[in-house]
Amino acid sequence: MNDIDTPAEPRWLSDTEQHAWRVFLRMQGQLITRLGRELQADSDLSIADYDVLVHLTDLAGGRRRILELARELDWEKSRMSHHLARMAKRGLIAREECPADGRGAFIAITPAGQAAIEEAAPRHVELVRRMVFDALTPEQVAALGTVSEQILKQLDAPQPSCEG
Amino acid sequence: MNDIDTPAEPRWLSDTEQHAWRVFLRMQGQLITRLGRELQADSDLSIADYDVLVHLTDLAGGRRRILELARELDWEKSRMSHHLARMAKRGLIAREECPADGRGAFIAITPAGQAAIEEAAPRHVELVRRMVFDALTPEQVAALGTVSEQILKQLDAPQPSCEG
DNA sequence: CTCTCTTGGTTGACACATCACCCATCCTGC
DNA sequence: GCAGGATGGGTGATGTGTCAACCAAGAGAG
Repeated sequence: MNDIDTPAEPRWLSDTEQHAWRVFLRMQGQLITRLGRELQADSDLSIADYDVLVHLTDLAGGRRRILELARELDWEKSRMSHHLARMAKRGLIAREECPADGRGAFIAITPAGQAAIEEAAPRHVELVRRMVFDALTPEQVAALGTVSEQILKQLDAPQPSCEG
Repeated sequence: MNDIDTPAEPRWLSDTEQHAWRVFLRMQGQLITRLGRELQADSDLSIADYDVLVHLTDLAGGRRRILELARELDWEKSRMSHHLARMAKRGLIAREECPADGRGAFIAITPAGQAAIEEAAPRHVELVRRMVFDALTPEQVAALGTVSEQILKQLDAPQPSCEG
């Protein structure tokens, strides 16, 4: 394919890097899994549900165009479409027509969705605190934020596919 | 359910914590998605496939009991079972009977699996380096490792369900 | 030797994510 | 006013992960 990308001697990770990487992967997987499981058990919501509902309530209007929602949450439109269909079937959100654009649709949170998120949020936040922030010093919290921002910035940067 | 867990005044996150948390979630989601996509496109492997194959090659014997593999990778046994079935169908691994335990089975990497992982690894590592480590200073790498370890340790610790 | 408990592993139903493709509706040039 | 692309959004197949339930084989206790 594009073997210009893979030099004969790849830049392998140092021991430190490899260790950091493996422990990061393990932590991230475990953490998301556990958070999702507890959220599901406590409040019958998935993390994806939670993210959508929180985002909708953060908006003053409580309604948003679908693709705009997708962009704001960094989701693919297809994922958003499938997920909103499931959420609508459960009564957490509702679709509304968009008078200005015949193709478009608004998504609005329903009273049931509102109730669900209000009930879920305190427990979820408490859980995040116990699982994550109780384990970290303020410096480590800051470092986590910085590192995450750096990586995100790197991801947004265009990939140099062949730098001389 | 268990409202002893949710005091009337939950300990909400501070602005700093909330920011760190949101950016971490976003980073982690984007990163895994992107890594998975590129690995799939380059080498026709999912991250899960990759993890299993790397783990098997790390072992001198190249074979492992199923649940042991699951424990070492922190997977649920059901997930492991489903995933191994799919990998076996693609010829990446093979099941072998266990003479010592009639119920059990060994999983062994096949030559095809070996070839797949050897071809995938350099590109994948290069990608991880570009997406993650190129963006971080050595101190930040260390911090990432430490933070991840702290959180993992917290996750392994028994959850205090009602501390007075 | 049987009765029960545990362990190793599978299965089926369902939720979720991605890819590739489709359809309808704007918008623009002419 | 209409051809053709861009945009908003849905669909279906497939792979992936979870839960709950199941089954078969070992391990002890009587």
